[in-house]
Amino acid sequence: MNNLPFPFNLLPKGAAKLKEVAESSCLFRQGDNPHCFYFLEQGEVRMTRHTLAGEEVVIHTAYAGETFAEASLFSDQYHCDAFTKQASKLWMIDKQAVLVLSLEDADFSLALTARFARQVQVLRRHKELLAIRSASERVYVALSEGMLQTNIKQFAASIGLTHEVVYRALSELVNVGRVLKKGRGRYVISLNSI
Amino acid sequence: MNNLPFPFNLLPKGAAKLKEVAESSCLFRQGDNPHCFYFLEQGEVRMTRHTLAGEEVVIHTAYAGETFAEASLFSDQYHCDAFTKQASKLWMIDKQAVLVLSLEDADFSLALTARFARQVQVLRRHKELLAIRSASERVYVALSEGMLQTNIKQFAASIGLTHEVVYRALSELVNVGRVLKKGRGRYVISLNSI
DNA sequence: TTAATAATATGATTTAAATCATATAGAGTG
DNA sequence: CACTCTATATGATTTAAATCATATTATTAA
Repeated sequence: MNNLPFPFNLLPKGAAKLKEVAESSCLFRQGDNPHCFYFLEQGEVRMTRHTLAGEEVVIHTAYAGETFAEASLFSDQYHCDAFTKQASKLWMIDKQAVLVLSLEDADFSLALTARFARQVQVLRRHKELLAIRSASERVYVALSEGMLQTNIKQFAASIGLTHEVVYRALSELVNVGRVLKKGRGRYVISLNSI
Repeated sequence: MNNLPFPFNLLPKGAAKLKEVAESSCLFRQGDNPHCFYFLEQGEVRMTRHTLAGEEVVIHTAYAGETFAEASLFSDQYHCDAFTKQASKLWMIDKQAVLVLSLEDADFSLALTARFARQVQVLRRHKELLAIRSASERVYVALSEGMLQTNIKQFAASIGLTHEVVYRALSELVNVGRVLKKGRGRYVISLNSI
């Protein structure tokens, strides 16, 4: 039907609608009745909540290729506000359609469960990564988990470090032989370090 | 049937078995064929993986009250090693029983999905919390999210800071009126700070 | 082809969290 | 009650990441 990630691509035609919005558009607000969750094809979406004292707290930032607000499937209100940080292209996935197919099709339901279970696994691993205090060690582990996909600046941001620190950590890791420099901005774990 | 968290308490009698193990016991190893996942009633379990270069990396630490290794439901091998860090009391939840009930009972299946979806939500929020660099701000947000449950030391550990820094951050937050000290080790968000 | 731009990279300095040290208050125990 | 142990709390010092600055290289745009 479309290029939604599995198993959402199994949904009936019409269950997902494309939406293109400018920067700083509101997608939903805390308390709104949720009729859909989202797949972000392009752009960036920031979700925030307000504390008791009224301060705004970012609780999640979604990047291209991610689904978000899935918990709204099981809730009668959104628990946060969502605004685009960049102009974005999104698929609105109809909540009711997902729930209906889940009840009708046990395989779909199980695939959905598997998707969330794997996400839990990835997030736990990432949390543990962020708990590593030493920049060098964090960079090394992130590298060994294949997180250097696009470029160093993005890599640095994804592991909660500044790019300068990451560059330095990489060059230190290269010096001690734990990492190999394959080229400008290209680094891999050194297997000779064993 | 038992005190497993919903929806695992709906499983048929015998689907979960209690296991009590000493510190440093191995629960499973990477590559083992998984026949169960776990609910940790007491103790602490550390999951690790080995990098290509052979180094051990902690990918998750489970504490009392948590389930872990759920992704093994959808995998034919464990993807990590699991060892107890403390003597532990665990429920081994039979994987097959969960899958069977999921296929038989759509409500159970959806409840399972909901459980994972909510966990994803919590983990994302926690990840965003850990991304807050300023100790004061991190402590403030964590406090406003109700994460100070037991004591300051545990609270500090759960938000990736040393307890000294947290004590200092709290006293500073009290000074500027954003937090109220209700007693020794008892702090709450100040609603007058608005 | 050249100019503009962004990523890579490293040096110098600042800053804030970690660490080490020490004191005090409760909680629990014999 | 005295004693131990742990959490709370704060002071002093160290350390490492952030920040600021500045090249250099590669990519993109004119």
